[in-house]
Amino acid sequence: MPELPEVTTISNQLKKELTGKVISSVSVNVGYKVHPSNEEFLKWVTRSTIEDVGRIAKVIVIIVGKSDARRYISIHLAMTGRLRFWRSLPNQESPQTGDSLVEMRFEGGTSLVFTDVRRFGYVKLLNEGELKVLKAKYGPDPLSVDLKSFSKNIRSRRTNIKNALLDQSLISGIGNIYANDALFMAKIHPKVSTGDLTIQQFNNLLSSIRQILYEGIEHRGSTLGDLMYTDIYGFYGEHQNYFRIYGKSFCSICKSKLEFMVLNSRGTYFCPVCQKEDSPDSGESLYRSLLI
DNA sequence: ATGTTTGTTCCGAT
DNA sequence: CATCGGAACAAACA
Repeated sequence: MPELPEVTTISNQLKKELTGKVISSVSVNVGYKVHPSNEEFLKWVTRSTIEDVGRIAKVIVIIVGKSDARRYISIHLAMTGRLRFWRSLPNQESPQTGDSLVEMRFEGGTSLVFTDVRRFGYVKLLNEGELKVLKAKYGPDPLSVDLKSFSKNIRSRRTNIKNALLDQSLISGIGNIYANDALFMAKIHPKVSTGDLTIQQFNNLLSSIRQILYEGIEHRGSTLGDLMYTDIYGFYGEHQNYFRIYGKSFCSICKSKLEFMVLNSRGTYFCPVCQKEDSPDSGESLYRSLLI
């Protein structure tokens, strides 16, 4: 499930637990490959100190330092990636054969284990230049972007609004679940063209996105039916209990039967009554007149 | 057996 | 060139 709220939850917890810790040893599963190579990763990370932990889009970034140099362990959880923090060494399974793909042990006896059943995620060791490249791939963060950049970026792509929200180069961190909920909250039909949205709708949409992401963070993310996502302590998120429309059958506002469609290969829920496909201000050029 | 899933990237078609 | 849809990555589940 990891979208922005889940990644933020994990990143915040890691920052609290790991900052200042020395990595005493590292192991990578024999059947797993990390960038740039397992050898390089082990060589660099072993005996390094964790300086900070942060997030770029949906990527967790652990900053490690060693003799005046610095590297960035970037971790993408994709669909099924997990990070689990242990107070004591997880003894049982050997990282060479178990589910553990990458394991870092810290002085003091704690450890961090990365697992990923479907292996869509990754662990990479980046240098300064590679981190910049990574950062450049992503659009601004929805929690800090201003309305003008948000609308300008979205409008730069001629497609439907839901597809644009999922395009990480335009705005980063929003995934399918939160996109569904944000569009419902802003009463915008997922298929509306980016160019047809008014400045008022962009304003509502950005506010909705922020509110929903903040709620998601407060609830420590969403754990779906597969129980895949947990925080680093193994606790489930709670935000699935607060979904506005994702996975629902009836509109919480007008009680209409919700509709479901596949849009750009992603499951899409919408209320045919609250989210009209026709823009209420269709035909007007308010946005353009304000910009120029 | 087929279709579905929280993400991303790449390719060929348009 | 921009964009789209589908496939791919791989696994569990209904």
